[in-house]
Amino acid sequence: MTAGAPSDVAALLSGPVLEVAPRLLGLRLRTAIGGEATEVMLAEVEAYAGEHDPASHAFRGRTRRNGSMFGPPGTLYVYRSYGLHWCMNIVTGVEGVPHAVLLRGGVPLDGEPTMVTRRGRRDHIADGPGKLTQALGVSGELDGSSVLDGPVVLLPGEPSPETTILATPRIGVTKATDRPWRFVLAQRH
DNA sequence: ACGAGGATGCTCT
DNA sequence: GAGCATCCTCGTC
Repeated sequence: MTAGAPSDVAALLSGPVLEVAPRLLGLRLRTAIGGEATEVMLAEVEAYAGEHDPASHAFRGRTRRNGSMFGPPGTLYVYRSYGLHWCMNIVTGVEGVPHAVLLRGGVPLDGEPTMVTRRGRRDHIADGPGKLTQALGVSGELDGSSVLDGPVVLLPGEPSPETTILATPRIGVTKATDRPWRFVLAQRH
C-alpha cells in the first residue's frame, strides 16, 4: 500500500495515547465546513489518559459530556470550554477506553482568508485550542464524528526538518501537573 | 514580552 | 454552586 494512505492514519490512532500524541505533530487537519475548505498542520497537542489520568474528563468514568471519548479511535470529542470556546480531541487506542489527544494548535496551510474571517483578526489564527476550532469552523455539532471520515479529516504530513518535538507539562490543568504530556513543534536551534 | 482580570455557560457534585 | 483542558484587552516593563 502507498505510504501516507488514510489507513496509515487509522493504524496510528489505534496506538497508545502517549505514542500517538507526538506523532500527530506535522500531520494535517482539513475541514470542509460551511462550503469552505480550511487546513492546518498540527503543531501542539496534549495526551489525556482517561481513567489513569486525574486531569482527564473521563477520570471518573462516562458522563453525558464525555460519551464520545469512549468511541473508536478517530472519533472527535468536542466540548465547550469556559462557556465560550470549543475544544477538540481525537480519540485514540481501543474503543471503550477513553484516551484522547487534545488539539491545541496548528499552522495555517490552506483557506487562510476563511480562517481570518472566522477569527476576526489576522494574527494568532490557530495557536490555541479554542482558536484552532474557531479557525477550522469546528463546533459541538461535530462531537462524535470521525476524523477518518469528515467533515474534519486527519491527513498524512510531516513536520519540517527545521523543527524538533518538545515535551512539557500540560497547560491550564490543575491536576497531574507534573506529567510532561504536552507536545509541541519548536524551531531547532 | 508578559501578567492580571473579566467574560460566560455548561457539567457534575 | 463550584470549577473549569480559554481568549482577549489593557496595563506595565
